[in-house]
Amino acid sequence: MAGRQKIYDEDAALNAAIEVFWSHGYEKASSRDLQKAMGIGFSSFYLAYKGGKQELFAKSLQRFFTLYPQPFLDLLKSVNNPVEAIRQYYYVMTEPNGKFSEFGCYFSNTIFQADDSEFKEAAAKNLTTIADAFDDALLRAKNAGIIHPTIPAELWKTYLLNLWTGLNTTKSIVKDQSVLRATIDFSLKVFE
Amino acid sequence: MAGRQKIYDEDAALNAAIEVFWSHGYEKASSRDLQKAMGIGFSSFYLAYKGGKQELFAKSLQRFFTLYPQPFLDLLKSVNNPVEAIRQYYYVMTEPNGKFSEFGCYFSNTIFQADDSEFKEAAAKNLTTIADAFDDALLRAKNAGIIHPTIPAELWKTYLLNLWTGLNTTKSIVKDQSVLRATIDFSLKVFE
DNA sequence: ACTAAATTGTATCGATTGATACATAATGAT
DNA sequence: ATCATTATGTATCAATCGATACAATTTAGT
Repeated sequence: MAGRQKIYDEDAALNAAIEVFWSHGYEKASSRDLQKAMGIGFSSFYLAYKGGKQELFAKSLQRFFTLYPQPFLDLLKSVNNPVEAIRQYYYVMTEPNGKFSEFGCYFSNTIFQADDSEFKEAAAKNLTTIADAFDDALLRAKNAGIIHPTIPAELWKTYLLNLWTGLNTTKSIVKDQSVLRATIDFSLKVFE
Repeated sequence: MAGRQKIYDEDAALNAAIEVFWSHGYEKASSRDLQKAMGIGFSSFYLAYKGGKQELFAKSLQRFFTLYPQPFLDLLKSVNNPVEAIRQYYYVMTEPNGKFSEFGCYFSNTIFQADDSEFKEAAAKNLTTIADAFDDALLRAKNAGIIHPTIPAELWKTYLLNLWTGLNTTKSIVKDQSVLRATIDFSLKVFE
């Protein structure tokens, strides 16, 4: 192994790419925008990601899951009342100056914006993984007698998924944070 | 008033443009795609819509409302149980071979895809108008003793809006029609 | 020192984008 | 019949897209 050493930090570059994709969307994030934000040249860009923009975005989907949902899902395993934790998770969509409230859900956006069906499936899988973790935590809490859901267990995942993906759009229509949070609260009552 | 007569049908052309925008999205609907689908030449295109693609899309938003939600909102005024009508409206998002289930909600998609904030506002306004009509119909039914909602009246609009916009994404993740419909049914129970 | 391997910077490719120029064709008013 | 007015068709513009070519630069092994 010989050759010139890499100047840039691969992880930092990928994180920077996420910010560009997240704020601009896949299509509108040009390879020049990405290259500039990542702080690397065109040659390095296509050397590191031979599949170009597509490969970079596919990797950003994985990275995003590791950065944001994963820590929460780990926390969820050790939490007493999962409904409270999930509520706080959903609240981030209503925060006035947060990235989620501003740019939306990385995965939900991908399902809309990307033309590549491979991306849609990957994004859908990530969201399903999150819903599965919610499902597990809620089931444990129910079995432990901590919560007493009034919603059929076979609908939990879809119901929670729909609440989340809905907020991703609704936040752009309903600007009143208190109304959004009250709607989250009311919707989650069926799990308490 | 003199001059050559218009060959194409303006209304038909606008309807054709809607189909292109709806299926491809605003950005990916090129002016050439639109021109071809509308059956008109470039000169006619920019003569009829001096604002180009933007003006055409803005007009398509109005037209879409007239074509799809408006007839339902008119029906809703004379219906006995608005919850049943709303349920059927939401069901179109779960139909296997329907345009809504395939292409999604024209307005919700616009909120996501369009970069122009004017479009987002127009789309949001259309959705709000629909939610307002739902609100009115439900309130009348409640006052008439037909329904007995368990959800606070100040949350009706946001709750219904969130159910609709959520389905627009959830349908791409959850493919099982019966689960989607069961989720709609359960979500609407709070109005019965 | 020399060489092979790996990274980087600049220039540029062909394709597509939204939009326009301009000549031609068709119609109504006078 | 003439002319202003409106519509149409073709050719093309500048800008931007993702992606590549290729030489220059840097490093490790010998």
